[in-house]
Amino acid sequence: MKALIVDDDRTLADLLAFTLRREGFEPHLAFDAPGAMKQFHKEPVDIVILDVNLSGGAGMENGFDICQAIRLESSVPIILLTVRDDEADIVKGLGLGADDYVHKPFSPRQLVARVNSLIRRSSMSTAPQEALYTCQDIQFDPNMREFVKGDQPPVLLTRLESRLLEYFMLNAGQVLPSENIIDNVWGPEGGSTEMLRQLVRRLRIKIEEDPQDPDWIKNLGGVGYGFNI
Amino acid sequence: MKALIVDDDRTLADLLAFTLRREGFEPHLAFDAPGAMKQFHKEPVDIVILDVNLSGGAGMENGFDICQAIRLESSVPIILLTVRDDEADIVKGLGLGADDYVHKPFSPRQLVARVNSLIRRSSMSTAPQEALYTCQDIQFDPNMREFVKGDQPPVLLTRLESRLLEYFMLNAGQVLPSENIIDNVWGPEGGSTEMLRQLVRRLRIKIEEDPQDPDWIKNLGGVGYGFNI
DNA sequence: GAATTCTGTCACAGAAATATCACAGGTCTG
DNA sequence: CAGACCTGTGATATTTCTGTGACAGAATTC
Repeated sequence: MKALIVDDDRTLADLLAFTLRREGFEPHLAFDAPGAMKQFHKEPVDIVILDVNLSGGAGMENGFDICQAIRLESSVPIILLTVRDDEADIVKGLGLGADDYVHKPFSPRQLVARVNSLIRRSSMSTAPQEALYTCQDIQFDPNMREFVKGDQPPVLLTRLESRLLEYFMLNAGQVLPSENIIDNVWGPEGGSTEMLRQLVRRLRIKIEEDPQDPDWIKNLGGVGYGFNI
Repeated sequence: MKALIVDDDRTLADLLAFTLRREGFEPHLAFDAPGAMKQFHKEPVDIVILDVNLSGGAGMENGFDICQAIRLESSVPIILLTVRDDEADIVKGLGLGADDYVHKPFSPRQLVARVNSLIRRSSMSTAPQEALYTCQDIQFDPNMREFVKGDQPPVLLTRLESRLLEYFMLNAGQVLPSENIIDNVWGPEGGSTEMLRQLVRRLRIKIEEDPQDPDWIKNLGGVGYGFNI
């Protein structure tokens, strides 16, 4: 998996490269718009991580230009990095073809979760029959409903457990309101918070090292659950 | 859930319709390319099941044309039906925007599984996250309900604290009458000045350097509170 | 048809969040 | 100066949320 990192802050770029390399990616770096496009043309990548606040070059909005340029040539997923909380920025970025955005400062863990999630999504449309979710050292095959952690023997999940985990992994690193989860597991009609609690409990028992102190499925009081936060 | 079935083999189309109807779908049938596009325009569907080997009409490759035409107009998931196991066919179909394919003969059960899987996927992708509030050296993520000051470790806020802070940061630099704040935190019905006082107190403890002499949340005698004044 | 697995429901306990009460000090006003 | 009012503070009830265990019917498998 090749990742193109575009950021004029070399420290941050290096940190990103380090993090992604540890996750098995092959990071390519660029520090300005020309460099980014050059790298991009040299070799196809699987994902682009783009800082919108590139200071060098033609202008403040350089990042958006790169986003647009890349999108015109390819459908590779693009993640924007931004410090600004300006709604307009986000809307603009998504309008120009970005697929997701992450605010600085971010935890490397969260970024990796987003990256994996996006790659999965983009690769699903081209290779539908072998959807396989991977996150750190766990792996999940929704077709077989088989969950594997590290080198431990695979665990079979039930139908509902599988749907819940798939939804979690597809939206890793985010807080998911209970209603959304319920809608996606049971559909808009069925389901209740009580059923969700029980399902989460059963899933935790199967995938967590210590269900009492879960690593993967965290609860956010009054809102819902989050995976890998 | 509406499904558009496009197949010139009426027996097979009926079987598909029967199967899907039993699964709770509302099947719409078309037997050739013009009929398919007409149906498609008449009413939006949730999934398209498309036989690539339509014999009638302009040519052998009719199915692909429909696939392309639909994909140009909509992102509705498309499943291709094919008897050929020719790799090239599959690649072509996926290249034209199909999301999955099933070989004939297939078990109705398998098809339904694929259909459900695709619908699930297409409806699962959650909209990317929302706002992040920044002010000087503090940052607040209302989604995670995480408050960060400088490089200190993040502080988790409760539901109400989060709503209050969000309202404050949204209206930073202004004097906010107590009634307005209460309306925004508890809604027009609930809430009282006493509850607001307590909430302000708890929030101050979490975000102020010195809660006794607050920097951020100031009180304006007899009126209400102001953030960052 | 029997056995097993899966799923929904209930009951309960501990924790967290929130509401309520009581009081002290300050400010303003008559 | 006395009293009303406002604000901050501490302590304490009450509610809500979450995890847990147990159990019965449904679904599935054998």
